[in-house]
Amino acid sequence: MTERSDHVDFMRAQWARELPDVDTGGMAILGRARRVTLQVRPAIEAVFAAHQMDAGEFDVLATLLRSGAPYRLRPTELYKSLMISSGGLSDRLARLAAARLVARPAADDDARSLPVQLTEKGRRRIEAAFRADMALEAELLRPLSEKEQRALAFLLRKLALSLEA
Amino acid sequence: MTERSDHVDFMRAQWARELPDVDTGGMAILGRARRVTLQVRPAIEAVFAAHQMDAGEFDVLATLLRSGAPYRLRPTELYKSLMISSGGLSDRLARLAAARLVARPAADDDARSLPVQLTEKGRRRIEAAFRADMALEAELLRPLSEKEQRALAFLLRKLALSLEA
DNA sequence: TAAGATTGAGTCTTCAATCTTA
DNA sequence: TAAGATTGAAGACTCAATCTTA
Repeated sequence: MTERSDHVDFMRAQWARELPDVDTGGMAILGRARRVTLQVRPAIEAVFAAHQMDAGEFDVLATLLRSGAPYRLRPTELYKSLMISSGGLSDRLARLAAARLVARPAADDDARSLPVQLTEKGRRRIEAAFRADMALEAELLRPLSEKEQRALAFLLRKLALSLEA
Repeated sequence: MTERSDHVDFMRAQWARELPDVDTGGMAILGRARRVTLQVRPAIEAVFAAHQMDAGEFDVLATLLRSGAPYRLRPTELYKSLMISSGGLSDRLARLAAARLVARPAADDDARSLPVQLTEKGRRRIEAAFRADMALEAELLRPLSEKEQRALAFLLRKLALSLEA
């Protein structure tokens, strides 16, 4: 028995009235995924801000940290993984380097690229931010049971796999 | 039997190696929701572009269309529904008005706000764009069975409801 | 020639200040 | 005084052009 309606239910009801012949099933999944993403964003960004960084900087630093020691990647690896443009990454790196969270040591092999490496300051800061982020996300999901969380993760994973193909 | 790994599996494996004590379960859901949203974005924006609009303009026009005749809302109703700033909306409205897709008739009651109303040109264009968008989204979800789609929509809905509370 | 990365122009956004009407 | 909306400044992104090295 599910009495309440979420915002997507509301939108779909409006569309059903206005354009009854259109199948809005895509919105029930992709629209909700986007909506959920936007909803949790402010709380997550508040965590980042508490650790003196924004979401874009977090993504760069987190990618470096999870790559493991020596926490060093090339710009191309970074922007492809982050799904942003190479130009956008250059700006982020300039900001992070100015804050001494990353360094740009000389490359040993390919002189076209300056590697990006986490500084010790950067490593400490991103680890703290990541722990806080994961704690928050787990908290946000608490209304779902363990079983529901597993099922949701499984289905999203299947969808993600089909899109990556 | 699920052999392949998606990008989130890959990231979680890296985190498990680097920070084994951190529970990354939140990423399995919220990270994937964000990832899926980003993945489908380019294809959806291509549909919008084919209808001479960008995503921000689509959202405004679609909100007006689903509100039903006379397809008129106040700016405050629009930016709250769209989850953007009031300033951001003002710019979008200026662009849409310049393209004659919306009009700004005088308000009958509250003179502080100029209502936003879909023109006939705007109504035709957003209807076509919306139909194409829904067709694309349904297509993107085809790899999931009917049953899986229902289950995924149900769980996302439950999550959305808990976040809206 | 191609690949890696940066720069600069243009676009869209948020934030804060402001103006107008309730 | 408060609410609704717009404006202008600042920030971050994409795209295209450019520069350097492979």
